[in-house]
Amino acid sequence: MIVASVIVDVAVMQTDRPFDYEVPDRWQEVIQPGMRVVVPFGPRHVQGFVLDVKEEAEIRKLKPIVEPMDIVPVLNEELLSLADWLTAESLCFKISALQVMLPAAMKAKYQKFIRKTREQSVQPAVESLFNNREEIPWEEATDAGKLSDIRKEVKNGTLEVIYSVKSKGRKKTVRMVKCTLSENELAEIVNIMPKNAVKQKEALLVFTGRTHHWLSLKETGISSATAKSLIEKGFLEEKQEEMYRDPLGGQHFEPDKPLMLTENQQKAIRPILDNLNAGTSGTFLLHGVTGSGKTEIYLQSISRVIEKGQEAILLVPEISLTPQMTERFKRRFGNDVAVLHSGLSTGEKYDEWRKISRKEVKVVVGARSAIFAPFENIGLIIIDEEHETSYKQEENPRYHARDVAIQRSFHYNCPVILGSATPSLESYARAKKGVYTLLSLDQRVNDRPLPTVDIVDMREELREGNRSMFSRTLFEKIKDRLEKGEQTVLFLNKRGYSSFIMCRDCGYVAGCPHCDVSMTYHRHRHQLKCHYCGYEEAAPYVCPECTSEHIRHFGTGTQKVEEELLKLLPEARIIRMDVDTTGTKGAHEKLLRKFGDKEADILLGTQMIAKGLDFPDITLVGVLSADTMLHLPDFRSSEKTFQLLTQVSGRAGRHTLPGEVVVQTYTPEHYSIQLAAEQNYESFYQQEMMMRKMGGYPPFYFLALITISHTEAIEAASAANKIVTKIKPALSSAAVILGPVASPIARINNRYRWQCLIKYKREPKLTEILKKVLEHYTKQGKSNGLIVSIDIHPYVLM
DNA sequence: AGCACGCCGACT
DNA sequence: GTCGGCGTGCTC
Repeated sequence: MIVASVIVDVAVMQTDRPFDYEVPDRWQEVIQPGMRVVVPFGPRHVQGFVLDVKEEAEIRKLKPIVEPMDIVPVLNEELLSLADWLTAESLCFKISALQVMLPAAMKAKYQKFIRKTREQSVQPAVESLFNNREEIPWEEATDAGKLSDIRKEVKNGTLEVIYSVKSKGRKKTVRMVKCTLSENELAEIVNIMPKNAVKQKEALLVFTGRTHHWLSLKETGISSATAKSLIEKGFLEEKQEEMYRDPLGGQHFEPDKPLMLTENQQKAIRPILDNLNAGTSGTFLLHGVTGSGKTEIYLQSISRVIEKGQEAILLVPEISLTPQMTERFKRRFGNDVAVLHSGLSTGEKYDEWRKISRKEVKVVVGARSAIFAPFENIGLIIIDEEHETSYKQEENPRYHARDVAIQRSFHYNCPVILGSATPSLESYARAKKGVYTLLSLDQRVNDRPLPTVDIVDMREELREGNRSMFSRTLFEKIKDRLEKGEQTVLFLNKRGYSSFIMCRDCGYVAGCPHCDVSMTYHRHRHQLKCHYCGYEEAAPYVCPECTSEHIRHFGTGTQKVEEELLKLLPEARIIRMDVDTTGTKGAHEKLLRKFGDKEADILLGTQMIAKGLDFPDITLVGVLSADTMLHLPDFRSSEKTFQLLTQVSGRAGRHTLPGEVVVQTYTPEHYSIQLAAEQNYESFYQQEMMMRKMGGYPPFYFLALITISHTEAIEAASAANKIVTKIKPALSSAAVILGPVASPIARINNRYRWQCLIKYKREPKLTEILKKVLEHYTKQGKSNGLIVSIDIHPYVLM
């Protein structure tokens, strides 16, 4: 017997192993590892992934596979073994590892129906539900309170429950029609048709001179009713043809030519090309200051890869996947590029994925999950802005795209390029140790000078009576740019500055009733929303604690900055970019285009404007408060501040006009601010490495974070204690366990959260130990409402 | 996760 | 006596 071993789509510990199924004779030539199948699982049907096809089963009684969901495997052998690696590395369920590799459109959609087995009588009460339909949704019956009646009928065999499994996404199709008649027949039939069949005659005449040609129904202009009757008469034939959705709206891209590389760029690209020619794996860290032409190096390296007949993946942070970037790749590589990012609809992502899978493209440009692009001959993987934290997925499987990239490069013996102006300490340290090859681009293309940076001490401003959010220096410079017709970018570090509601009399802050966080104020709807659990409520007009009316929204949101700016400079044309103004599809691009067309003087925004902005007339960048994230309880806060300031400063003076940057801060002496102003990465690295060494943080130690949550605080705390006592003796003496302590966010969604942080250098047995912990606490009966989650190499410690 | 099976309180 | 509550255990 042919047997398939299948991972089923049930993400719990108990089912996190393969189940064997019989492969029915009719599928024996079809079913292969890497395919999705529908299998019976208990009383229902679920989606599953075939891992293996074999001759013998582990157990005797096997159920047969219901049907395959794919014609060809959706995961190749390499991706299947990558899923093994991912499962082991991130301690996730196998099914999660498999699913993360595919577009959301390929996740299963489950529906439950009830159907009458024969025309036999069912109780009138049930009969009435059907209302002449063949089958009705399960929910419809249970909502009507007929559950017990239905159970009875099912037992009698007069009703059956149908479990349907479908893919979520659909291929887009067009209706094609063809005239089956010869030219002569067509003319004849038009003649003998009844006079009143005007539409049908018209329709047939469309095919004059092109019978037996497939035409899209839409093109012919024939209505679907007309088509239907002509098909019934046998004059037309129809079919559905698959087509791709076009996220770029038919845009045409003018092809461009590779640019001449500077001496600096040539020196940097040489080792990469050598490596490509040799066909060996290896990781390069391309450290290039902003504006040093990293992208051109990417483009030319990829060109080489395509020449070799291989494929390339370029990852960019979600936020910088701007039309500008896409355009550059489309112009260089034309239709050989697939683009994958969150701006696409589920269907569009599905289409891009299929283009990749069918090898219709050579290059993928995409955000984090594009690292799983189903290529089979990868020649190069590039991660741009490698320091970006968005490359780490914060839900299961908790993977870092950088690690996946390197893992895949081992399989394909291809190089990986990590590019950044401000590399993560981890990567830079590895480059210094020789684990990665360091390539430096320390000059801007055309030797444009870096912008001058002014650090303004906001405490000083306050002391001198300036209570506005603009320092005098910044304000003067903005005014100056307005007069000269040059552009300004104002950057607000929104994290730590979310607008919340506070009572000025008693200090009450509106918090989420289910989580220990303050809620964010949304002005347009006068609503408060919790970003952790999604809870929403109307914002109060009086303080619920002291009934004072002096309750208002606090913190400097972009809206507030805009208001104040308009008060001070009424003539300024401002574009505000934040979650509120970029919510709709394409809004992001539209606003940027507007700014690029000089329809505004000032661009005001959050993180999202820190990257990729490249307009010639930006000569001033203002950072309204540089240190908001500096005081977060996060060992990476200095690094993030340095990166952000460097990044933002890079927006100014990229072309002929020189740029200026004003950085406002309450802690001007902080090294991350000072050194960002000097654009001195090397010194920052040295200084920050010292801090990390003292604190015992990466890159000197690895981290693993265990979070334990329960609806009762005591339960969470005691379980956390137990876990620590269990783990401690199993680790070497070099490992450090911090905690257990209550999480910085002590409660989310009414669950109390405790955590412990493990710092370690070399613990070969760690994942095994942690897996045991997970297994222990997910065993039913033992878990008793406890949820344990483990994040290896965490980025968010809350 | 679902779902069935099974064993105890309030109803026709 | 039965309906239905949710504890326990299984799914090839």
